[in-house]
Amino acid sequence: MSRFWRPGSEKPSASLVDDEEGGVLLLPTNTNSSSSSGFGYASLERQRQRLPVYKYRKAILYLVERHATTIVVGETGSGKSTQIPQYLKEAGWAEGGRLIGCTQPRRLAVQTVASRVAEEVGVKLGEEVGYTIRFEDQTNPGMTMIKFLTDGVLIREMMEDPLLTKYSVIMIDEAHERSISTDILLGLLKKIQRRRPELRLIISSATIEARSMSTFFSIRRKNSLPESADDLPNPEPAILSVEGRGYTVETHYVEEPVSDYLLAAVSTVLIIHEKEPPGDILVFLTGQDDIDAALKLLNDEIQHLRKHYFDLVILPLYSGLPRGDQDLIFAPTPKGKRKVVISTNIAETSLTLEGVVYVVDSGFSKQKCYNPISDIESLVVAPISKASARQRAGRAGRVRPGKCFRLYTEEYYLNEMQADGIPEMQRSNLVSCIIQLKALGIDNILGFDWPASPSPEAMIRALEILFSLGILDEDAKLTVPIGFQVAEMPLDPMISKMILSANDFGCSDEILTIAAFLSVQSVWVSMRGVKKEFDEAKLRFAAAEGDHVTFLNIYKGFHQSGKSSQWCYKNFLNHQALKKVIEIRAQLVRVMKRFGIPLKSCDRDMQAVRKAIIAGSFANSCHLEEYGQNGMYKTIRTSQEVYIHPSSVLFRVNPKWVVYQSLVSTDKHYMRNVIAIEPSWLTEAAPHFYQYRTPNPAPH
DNA sequence: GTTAGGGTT
Repeated sequence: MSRFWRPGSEKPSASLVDDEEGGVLLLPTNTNSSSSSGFGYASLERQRQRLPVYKYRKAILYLVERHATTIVVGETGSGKSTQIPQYLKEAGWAEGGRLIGCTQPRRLAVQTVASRVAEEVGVKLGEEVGYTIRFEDQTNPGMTMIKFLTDGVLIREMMEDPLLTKYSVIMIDEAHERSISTDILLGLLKKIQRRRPELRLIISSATIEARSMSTFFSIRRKNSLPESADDLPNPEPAILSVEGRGYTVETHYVEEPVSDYLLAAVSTVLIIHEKEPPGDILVFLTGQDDIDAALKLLNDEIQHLRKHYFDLVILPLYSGLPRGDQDLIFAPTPKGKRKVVISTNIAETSLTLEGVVYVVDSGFSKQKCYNPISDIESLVVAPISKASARQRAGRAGRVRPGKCFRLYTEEYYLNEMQADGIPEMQRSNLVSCIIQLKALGIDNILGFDWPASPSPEAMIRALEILFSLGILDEDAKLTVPIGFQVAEMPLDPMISKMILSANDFGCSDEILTIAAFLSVQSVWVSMRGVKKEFDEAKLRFAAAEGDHVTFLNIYKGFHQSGKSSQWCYKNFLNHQALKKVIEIRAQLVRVMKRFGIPLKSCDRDMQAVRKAIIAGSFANSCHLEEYGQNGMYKTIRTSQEVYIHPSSVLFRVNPKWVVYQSLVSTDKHYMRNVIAIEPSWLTEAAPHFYQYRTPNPAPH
């Protein structure tokens, strides 16, 4: 019989290697027992001591002991994410069953940092050192001392345990990125600190924006505590700065502003290749369009130049790229060749490319914008901040000293570029954010102490939408049970509402599948080159009712194929995305079970399915303008001009009345995930909304 | 008449 290394059992020894049954090979990794004078352990320890943060070990522990909040400013490579949690554990912060928590904005970062720390501590991942991300809990209650998790997961944990009583210290990493989740967390943690003054916070940030962070966390104690409370930490935040370990990066600017950053980027790449020693080039552009265009320009140029330019390996990089193409980016550069990666800002924070020595920075990126009056989020090309520019430049100094070529003038950088970007909270629709705060008992949204306050207009718009969905009542409190149930579901509230309404139409089974599809980016593989085949593949699943029903067809096909990746490839479907659909659906089934809502299928009654969809998306109804521009719709609520997105199965079909799931705004407002409806269903689903919103919405 | 910066529950 095989012996597995179970939690709580003895650590495996070398003799536990067992491959009798064809494949269980458990080699001990680095153990921390003193008897193991393993070379691996010693060198790991030496590596830890070489990190810049090591010098500050004592200082950090002292500040955390004495201050409620410690702000650690450190560039990448300082080792703060992996080392500080270990220092805290060594100093006893995890004693007595308490937890040291460390959040990251991204799932991948959580996993990699956690496994690195487990290795350094010399324990099996998931025991003393563990992590939790959505769909994956690698912790062992009672055993785990250091826990890594995404900000989003920590917010969810607060719904069970609002004061986060299990934690003695919480470190918020990458706080400078100011994602919505990070900002919500910062605001909530400040509140928790008032109730739990013994809780320690560490805010880890890459920029000096730390100062505004410090102002945010300083607690003025007007009715100040008596002096005797000196076992409590100082409420005034401490700031500590740790240098990074990156190599120096020489910055070059253009002398005159460039009129076309695409052309400038292409010629800069060619100049670097001609004049600079070996080393890969990373180019930052804004989006897939830009990147494809630059790729083509670069390849055209090379055709006309000398042979020596054939040494360039030019690769695109953006999140929508199929998995196989993304792997090419990480393959080592062939000998005698130079890799050129043309990327969106995915390479700024989410992915790290080894071997980059030269960075070309266009100075632009696509950024989300939100207009609370029209309730439309859009993506616009906008100038980046100084903080982003420095982050981009830093990508050139990971292996050896590098160079960064900025396609803007030094004068512009010094005098016109914003120091920091606008926090995402101030550029987004707040519906999800507000429902999370409500679920945590924060009733006064307008009076909430936000790290960066969103506009009152944006907050009011979100409250209005939640009210019209029946999630909030007239007093802006969560309704029972709908409001509380929606808050518990890990979805866009409109989608949650759709699920809860499905029960009335007897189609919860179908609606759960649709909800899962709506929660992933896109299930199609973007292939611009083979459009004809792609369109044909899509037609195999297309439903006359629209995209939501098409998803049901894809789901059925995927199941019948045995969840085959081959099948996905043949049908231009993203296998990863479909596996995620399955996971999300399973999670939703569990939530429904908890609510006591039965799963029911309506078989082929797609009218029921469409009516359930409308119960969530009735506010997104549109009517085709028959005498207007071809394919132009107008929203019923605001008479906004909108068009069906080319990825929709209803593109060019143009039914008279439609409801959309979301708007994507580029040069036009495009409706994504569209379904054809009868106008009478709208008044049926939301009489309150259509009566007071528009005097005469339906023609009949 | 034709399209997606990056994340997360």
